[in-house]
Amino acid sequence: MPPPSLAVMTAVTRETSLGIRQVSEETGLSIDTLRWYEREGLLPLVERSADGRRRYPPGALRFIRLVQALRRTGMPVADVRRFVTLGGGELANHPERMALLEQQCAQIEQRMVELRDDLTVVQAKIAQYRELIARGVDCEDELPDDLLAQISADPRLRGVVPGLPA
Amino acid sequence: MPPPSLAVMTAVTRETSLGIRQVSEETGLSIDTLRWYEREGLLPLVERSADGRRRYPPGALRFIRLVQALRRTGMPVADVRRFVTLGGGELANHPERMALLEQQCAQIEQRMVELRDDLTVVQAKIAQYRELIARGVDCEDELPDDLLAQISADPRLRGVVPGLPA
DNA sequence: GCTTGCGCTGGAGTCCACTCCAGCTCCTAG
DNA sequence: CTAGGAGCTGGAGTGGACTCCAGCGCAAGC
Repeated sequence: MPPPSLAVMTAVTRETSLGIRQVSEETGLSIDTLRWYEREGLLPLVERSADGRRRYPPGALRFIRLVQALRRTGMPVADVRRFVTLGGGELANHPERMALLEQQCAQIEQRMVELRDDLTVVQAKIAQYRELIARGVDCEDELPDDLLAQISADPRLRGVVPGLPA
Repeated sequence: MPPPSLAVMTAVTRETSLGIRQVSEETGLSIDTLRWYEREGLLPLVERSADGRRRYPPGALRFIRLVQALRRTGMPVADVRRFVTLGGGELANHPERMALLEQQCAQIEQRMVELRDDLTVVQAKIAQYRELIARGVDCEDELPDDLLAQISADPRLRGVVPGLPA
């Protein structure tokens, strides 16, 4: 049996498949980036319409979103490619693909912890500014209390740091 | 009164201040990066020992950690510089510095949401592989159910997709 | 039939954030 | 006194991920 004509395929997918512009708007990836991803082997399943333009069926769109999730969460392009080229739906590859994703999950969770910690650091600094402003104090307190104590305890250093109690 | 001699300063800070190597190990930033940050105006308060080597007092170290938090959470180097050059402990600048940090906090929170969403996407895909493996199924299910239904409903497309019920 | 707009291709260019290097100085150990 | 090691400087180089561009084709509207 010959494959169904392109015309038939088109008839079926026209309504659901998207042009590159629409995908770009839908995903936030630039048109250039979509084309570049494809060249780089990150999007293997892009169809073409009769006149050679890209058509993205919904499956492709969802795949793009997965790729996007991987990229946004810091997976390097090379690793995404690895994941993608492992594709083709062969059962034998499923474990490795899964392993890659699980690894990425671990990365993400680690990243989330780091992010939380960094957020705490920034918030602490904000609190400090709030305090300084409230007290109308100019100086940064980059000097820790213990060093300040040390300095004021040392008569040779009297006057090094302004604003210390004599 | 003349400023206290460098020797005296050194005597006080020797024990608490760190060399560049130690700071590198402490923070995970490479030695080159530390120097580069300094050149780029991200670390304005680096002291030098008598022979011209960098000495990082604890205040500097904590400042570096703040810079690191900002960088890791995605603040561009240029913005960190802006934040830093606003420094010097002048009261007038505190509001703007605070504003920058608050903006960054917002970014971080947004990023955390995005990260959670992306994690969900990846986890969903993992679940799907688990399912496919469990069922011993080869194919990706890149085709959504509705499209599958549409295809199997269309007699012209019988046979396009393998494994569909006739 | 011509212009306008969208898309295509291959290749070059850009941006950011480091990273590496040559050639120097200083200090310490043997 | 010399050999090795750590740091210093200014500048060049790198890697990753896009981003831009010239030159072309097709299709629709005037």
